[in-house]
Amino acid sequence: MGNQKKFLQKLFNILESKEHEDCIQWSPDGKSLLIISGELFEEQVMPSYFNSTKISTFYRQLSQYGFKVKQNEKKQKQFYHSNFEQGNFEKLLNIERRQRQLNQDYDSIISEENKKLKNELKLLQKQQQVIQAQLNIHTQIYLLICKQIKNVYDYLKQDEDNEEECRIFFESIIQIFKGFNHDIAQNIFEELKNIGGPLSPQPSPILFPYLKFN
Amino acid sequence: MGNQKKFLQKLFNILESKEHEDCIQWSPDGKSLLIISGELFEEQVMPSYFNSTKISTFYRQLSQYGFKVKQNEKKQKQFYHSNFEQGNFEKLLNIERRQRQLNQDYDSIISEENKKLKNELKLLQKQQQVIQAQLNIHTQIYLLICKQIKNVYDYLKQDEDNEEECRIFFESIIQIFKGFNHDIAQNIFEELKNIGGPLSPQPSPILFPYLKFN
DNA sequence: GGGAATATTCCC
DNA sequence: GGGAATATTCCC
Repeated sequence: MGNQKKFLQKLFNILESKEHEDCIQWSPDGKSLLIISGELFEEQVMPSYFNSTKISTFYRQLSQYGFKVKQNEKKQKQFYHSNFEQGNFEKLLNIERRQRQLNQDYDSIISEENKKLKNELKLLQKQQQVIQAQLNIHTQIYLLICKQIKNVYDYLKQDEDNEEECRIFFESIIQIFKGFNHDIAQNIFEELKNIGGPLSPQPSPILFPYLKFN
Repeated sequence: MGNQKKFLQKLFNILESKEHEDCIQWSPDGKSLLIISGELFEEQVMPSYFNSTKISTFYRQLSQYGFKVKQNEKKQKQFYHSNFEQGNFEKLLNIERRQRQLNQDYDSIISEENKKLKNELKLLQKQQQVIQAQLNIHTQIYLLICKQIKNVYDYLKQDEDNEEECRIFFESIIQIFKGFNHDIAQNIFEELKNIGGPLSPQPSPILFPYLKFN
């Protein structure tokens, strides 16, 4: 079987065999391991069990498997793990080695951010559609208003007796759209020119928000 | 100094020292390394230079540093790398070890996606601001048109002789906004009611896109 | 003590 | 041959 966590098995064997009790052994309650002598451990155990000679490597491994360390009253290092206890080999198999934390975290942070961004994007796109639709409605309305102004005027003009009414209509419209911002509404000015009424006497340009036909 | 790529230096030393030419040596052109005998290499070189005894570990390392392998005409393995050549220690320093590919790639894919999303988002937000500004202008315009209609009517009404003009004005306005969609423009209908002219005789409701004042 | 680079092993 | 897990080393 593809058993790859040899460290834990070696560790367990060292302790259970009691061959190296002068440097490492189970704590009295059997729930942690006690380093009796680091020097002896480096001399006797490290070379035969591991590819390293430094006990720091051993400590690093313990830490990577989630062991916690405490100094006991005799100033000995005492490592413990909830799934690590004397005589219990089965439990040992539950111990997981830590994956490289950083990438893991980084990935999930970025993924998280990605999700948020995608959601924002969707929301914004929906909003945009709504606003755009509103804008389109306004555009339609402008076109309609403009057409209607022309239609009404043309209708009045059909009858030659309506000259006075035409004048009133024209001037009324001018009054209504007087003072509108020029940039926005210069098109209506041209439209009013086209319907042929007398041009407005007042100096301020006649302005109406009107979108150009193509 | 914190030099951590010991593998390359060991490899270079082994070759330059020529101590192990019976199992490993530079190729004649000095641009690649030749495995003369894997067995001898495992026996003589691996134990003293590396923490492993298997030549497969050595090959794995070469591959991780980007070396490519070929079988030469003598069926010997020949490893080469553009920055690896006899006598050139400086070049050696340019060789990079491969990072764990998967995470790296995944990270950069996600990061890339993130950048794109952020750009899209910015663009969309700008667009939205522009559209929103346009929309606001339209709203202002509506309010203005409505005010002006009322103003003109009130102005005409000041003089009691203008009754006829008032009628023409009112009916013209009704004509202009006749047929506008009810949902959009029902407010103008009420506004026209307020200015007190005769109600339009035609059955279709008078409709104008007009936003309510608060 | 643990993050990160490198080395080794295992496996497809 | 190279992906991925594990082990070792280096370093803060």
